[in-house]
Amino acid sequence: MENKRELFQVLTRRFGLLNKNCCSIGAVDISSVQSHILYEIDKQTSPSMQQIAEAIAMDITTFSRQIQTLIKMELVKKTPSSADKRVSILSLTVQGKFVATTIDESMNAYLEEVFSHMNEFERETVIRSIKLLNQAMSKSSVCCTPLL
Amino acid sequence: MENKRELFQVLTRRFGLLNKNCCSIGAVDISSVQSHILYEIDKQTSPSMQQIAEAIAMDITTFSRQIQTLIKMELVKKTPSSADKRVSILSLTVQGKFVATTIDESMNAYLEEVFSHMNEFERETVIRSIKLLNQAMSKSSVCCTPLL
DNA sequence: CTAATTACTTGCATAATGCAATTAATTAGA
DNA sequence: TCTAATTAATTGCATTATGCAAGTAATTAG
Repeated sequence: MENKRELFQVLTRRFGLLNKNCCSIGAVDISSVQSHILYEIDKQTSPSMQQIAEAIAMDITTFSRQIQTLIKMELVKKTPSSADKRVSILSLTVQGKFVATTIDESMNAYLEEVFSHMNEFERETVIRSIKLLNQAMSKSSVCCTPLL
Repeated sequence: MENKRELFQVLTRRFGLLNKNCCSIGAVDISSVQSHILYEIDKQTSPSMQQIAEAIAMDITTFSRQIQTLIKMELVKKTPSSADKRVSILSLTVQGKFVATTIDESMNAYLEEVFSHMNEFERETVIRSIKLLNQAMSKSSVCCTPLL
């Protein structure tokens, strides 16, 4: 059996790069952490701070400050929940939605480019494998606490 | 065709976690960046600072400081090259080698655990796919500059 | 033999991180 | 019902990571 660590080390490194590149949209410059936040807010429906912070496995205090930054950048909006006044509901502003969508598109374009170096069969196999991996990791006890 | 970004977003996130966990060995506590450095020094033969910094796509100034830290921790040694006195050759100390090996083992154990949630066929497929992905990324123009 | 280049280090200035402690709102228990 | 415990989120540090600009020392080019 091969050295899995080797494979993953390289893969992780490349992913990191892919993520780094992918986040400046015109004048707006976003860190990769922030892009994860936008992504997750976009995905969930009326999420609270806790929910997003947990989804991306980020310390709530750091998260709180990141949200403050994103609000200053006018990408995110915070609305107090009427049901529970302690809770803040997060949403994307129009601009935030635009940025999130643009990042999504450019990431997909990047990935298409990467996949263009494979034939159809390989593409299918790789996609299926990533799904398998995600599933396996979600079942794993050793990592990957942020379910989903 | 599926949404690749979605898949990769999740995968990236999990990898990040996997990496975070895996780096405290007894009293020694290592950041995931530092573990990448140890890994790469261990792998290459008599590498210079530049070489390692480039391999992990890290700014040389940040790298320089990370190396200083690792030297204080007595995990890494810096030897001036006799051929070119500007160059520093990096190597692991005995303890550094031990830490690198231990991290490698525990990462592999983690990965084995993850892979234990698949059957033999799936395991093979996933491993092959990761290799394919790595290859494709290395061919890609959009990312992944740190070849290898 | 001087000028340009290269390998690496330091001086900022900024951002990210997380623990401890705080505030405000909600829920539980006597 | 009123106080105590819990919860959501924010702030106060203190630490670490990051990277550009500038510097030093060694090497190479012309």
